[in-house]
Formats: sequence, structure tokens, C-alpha cells
Amino acid sequence: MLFYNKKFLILPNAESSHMQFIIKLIKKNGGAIVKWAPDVMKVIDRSSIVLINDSYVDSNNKLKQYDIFKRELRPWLVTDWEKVVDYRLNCVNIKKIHTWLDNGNFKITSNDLIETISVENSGKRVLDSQNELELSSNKRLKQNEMIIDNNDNPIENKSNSGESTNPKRTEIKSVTSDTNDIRDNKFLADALQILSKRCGLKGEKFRARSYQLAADSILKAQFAIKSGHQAQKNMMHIGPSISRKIDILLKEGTLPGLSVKSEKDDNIAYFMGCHNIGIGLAKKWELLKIKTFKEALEKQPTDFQTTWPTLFGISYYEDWSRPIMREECEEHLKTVQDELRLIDKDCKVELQGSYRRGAKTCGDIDLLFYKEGCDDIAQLGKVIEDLAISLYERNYVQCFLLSSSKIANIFDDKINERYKVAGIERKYRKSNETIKKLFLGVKLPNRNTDSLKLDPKMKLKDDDLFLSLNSKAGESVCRRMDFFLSRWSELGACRIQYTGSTDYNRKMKIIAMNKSMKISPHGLFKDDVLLESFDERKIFDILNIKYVEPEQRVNTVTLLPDKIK
DNA sequence: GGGCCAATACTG
DNA sequence: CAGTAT
DNA sequence: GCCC
Repeated sequence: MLFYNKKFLILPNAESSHMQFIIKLIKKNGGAIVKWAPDVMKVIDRSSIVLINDSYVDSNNKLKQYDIFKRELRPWLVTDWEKVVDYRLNCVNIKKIHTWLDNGNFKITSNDLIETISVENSGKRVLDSQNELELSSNKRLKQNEMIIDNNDNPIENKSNSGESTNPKRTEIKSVTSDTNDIRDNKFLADALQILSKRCGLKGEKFRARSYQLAADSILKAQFAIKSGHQAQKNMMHIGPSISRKIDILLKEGTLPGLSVKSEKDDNIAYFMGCHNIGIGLAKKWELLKIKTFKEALEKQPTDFQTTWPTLFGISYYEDWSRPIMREECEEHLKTVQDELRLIDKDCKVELQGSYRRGAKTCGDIDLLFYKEGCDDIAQLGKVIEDLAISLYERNYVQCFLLSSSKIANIFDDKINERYKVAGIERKYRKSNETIKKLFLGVKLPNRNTDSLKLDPKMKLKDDDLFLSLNSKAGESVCRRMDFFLSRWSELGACRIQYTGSTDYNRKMKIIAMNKSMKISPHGLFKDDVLLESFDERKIFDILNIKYVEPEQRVNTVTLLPDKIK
């Protein structure tokens, strides 16, 4: 067992078939492959070995073609790569595997070590493990954890007599692992996630959700999964079908057709990457053999003639799928705050969404506006409308995705310009007078962005570039910003809603339902009687959920009770 | 077999 | 109402 | 696809 007790990471990715071959060699000789996933830094240590693809190593054992190397890294993992550099982990050419095997001797000399260059001098970055990394875009996949007091579950609700111990807890401990590694669970979860995505593209959203929930509970499992039966017995969201698939995955290492990519799925995914294009339109266009937005405009102009936000969705397709560093979010907040002070000095604004959950990168910027003592949404609506218009005139707001008659007055020109470029007729629709929220595209003035690379899957096709307003290298990137309003009396409920995550909110709502209550941004209700809406903590209290800070309200890997059987 | 989070805004 | 968004 |  040449590689016994050794952990290997493969970079920039381990997806090629040659890499699969090497992985098999390593495993056969007792080594462990660390999956290059968002939580990778929790798994590896200083003795871990980083194997770098030969194509990126030159004859002097230095990294070469660094740009391409970085591009091959999943974009949301670039910061983890920086940590590899910071930690000075041992990096060697992956070819060394063969040398070691040939010599029957595992040894790294200083000559073998690859020189890693420092990536960015962002000295303020903290090496904590509590980071949340998210994909951008509105249809993002998330995999994280949420902590809800486990004294709340339907079973206890039915018989809320004696205090019960949690049988699941002890059971987990008794199933402790043997030879398998808990980290191998990640492999199963990854496979299920691919299936989830695939179902999502087909529009089978509940099936997709099932796979996602199954993947999440596998990720949170405290023991190594050794069989489908074991998983089904001990965990939520794993039924007969997924149980069978787990067995196949454990035995064969893959599932039939798992890695087969379909062009159809790719096309649908391409369209759905655009704001305002959902599964319905995407499928329709795919059915019509449409491959690009250009073709869609030609063949289906009616799908655009009133929905001008779609045109901006195409125009900013790439910019809007780039992750945003949280530091940039803070700059945006400041910009908005400065302008807000001029319009209504009593109105307050704060960041919500993934920023408030402590994410290092965010998909968009969610801002919540409120004013002490003010429950008048119409009044607040006017404030954010004026605010957005001022910011538009100052060239900070680039576009609106919701409108009002007042906004239409100043913004119609830009809409018409887009229609002209798109080459289709616009059909007008009447605008509303009042506003309750706004969706915007915004840009910081002359800011040299951005260390965060665009996911190659999110590139506009060449045929669609004629509509692009995306930033070029070195230019400021357009970001999606949402304005939401809260009545003063409902601030707590609103903060819960807009802080999320979506999955956290879902579970919270299920808990409320199980107590015959309901929760919305307007508050926590029982029989339509308001129980609480102002105080975030009180809402948690009444629901009998332990209050957790936003950082812990990330999704799915939950402390809700597991299946009790 | 029915439901899978709730509420709200906007359009065809 | 169905679809897309938050 | 899973849960009730």
C-alpha cells in the first residue's frame, strides 16, 4: 500500500478520463482522493499532496499557462486555490505518480516541488473555514447547512407529552465507520446533484428537489455510507430508487449515463441563464431547434415584444453570472446610502441575502429599506423610486427590470435602443404608478474588477454578442441589485425572509405549518392572528427554534431530526 | 395518490 | 390562468 | 423521487 494514509488533490480538475485512470491507480494503492469541492479546505491538511496536471508544469517545475489553469478551476474555488498557495501545500507534477509506482517507493524531494506563485496580494483575506461560497445567478445550487433546534418535529408535535430523547442521535453514533471514509459520501452526493440538475432542466422540479435533498442529507451524514439500504434506513429523503442508485455507485463507481451530456440540456441551460427566461420558454425554443438568442429574436419576436427585461438579461448575461466579492457589496451599499441620505435622511438601508449570511461571494446585492416608525409602503416606495432615478442620472444604475410611469419617462429611450439593436418591434405596456420593489443593474464607477472569473458555461455565444453590454477586461462589471421595502413593524419578518437562505426559509415554514402557524414577510401568524413581526428573535422563539445568526442560516445540511425508523 | 414554502408583481 | 421573477 |  504505497499511498496508505495519503491524501491527494488533483488540480485544476480531475474530470478527464486520464485523470480517472490515475485516480484508480492511487486508490488501488491505498491513497485517498480529496474531491475538489467548496469545503475542501476543511478536509485537507499540511500533509496532503497536490497533484498538478502535467500540462501546467514547465521543465523547471514552475506553473505555466497560469491563466488557463485558473480558468479551469471552478470559479468559486479560486479562493481555495489561493489557500493552497498560502498554506504552501506540497504541489508535485501528477506524472510523479508513475515514478513512485515504478520505483515502489513514495518519496517527495524538494526538487519535485512545484513553485506556486502568489495569486493576488489580498492580504486581508482570512483563512477561516466558515466561508460560504455560492454560485451566482438566480437559479443557483447551494449546498450548505442550517441549524434548527432539533426539538421540533412532527412526531413530537403529535405527542408533546413526555420529553423524548432523540433516538436518531444515538443511532448515528453506533453506525460509526469502518474502512470507508465519510468523505467518500461526497462522491455519492455529487452524482445525485448531477441527476438533480438534469431533472431541473427537464422541468421535473419535484424530482429535482428530491435528488437535491438526498444529496444534502448524504453530505451531512456523520458516517460513511456503505450501502443503499443502510442509507435508506438511516436518512431522510432516500427512498427505494436512490437506494438502488447508491448501490450501483458504490459498486461500479458510476451510474449508467451519468457522465453523458446532452446538447439539449446544454441549450436549455444556456437560455435559462438569462434573466426572465425560465424553463417554459427555454424548452419551447429548444423544441424549435433554436440555439441562440439571435435565432430566438428572429423566429419568436413575440416572446420579446413586451418583455423588455429579457433584452437586458441577454445584454448583461455574462456580467450577471459573475460572483461578487462581499467587499464590493459593501461599496455598493455605501454608494446607495450616500444618495439615500440626500433623498430621505431618516430612511435606512441594509444588505440582506447571501451577504448577510456571511458569504464571501454573492450572486446579487439585496437591499432592504425601512424607516423608523414608518409603516407606509407607498411613502417608502416613492423614496426608492426617487433614489433609483437619481442613481440612474448619476450613471450608477444601468438599467431597470421593473418599471413605473416615472421611471419609464427617463428610461424608455434606453429600452427602445435595445429593441433597435435586437431588430424587433416593441409593444408598449402600461406602467404602474406605485412601486413596491425594484430590480436593477448597477455599476460602480471606474472600478478595476475582478479576480473572479466567469464560469465558461456562462459565456454568450458568438452569434449573441451583438446584444452584449457586458464589461470588457478591466472595466467595471454590471451587478444585479434588488430593492425591497419593509414596514417598520414588520422588520424582523422581512429580515428573515430576505436573509434566507431559500432552503432555510422553506424549512422554517414547514415548522410553522406543523404548529398550524404560518410565516411570511408580514410576520408570524396563527389563525390569521399576528403573533410577532418586528423582532427576529421572538419569531424564532415562538417557533421554538434556536435563534441562529445569519451565518448559520445556510441551507440544507440541517440539524432537523433525521428519519426515525 | 396528493403534495412538495408563501406571498407578490407583471405579461401573454 | 400560466409563466417568470423575487 | 420521497413522504405521509
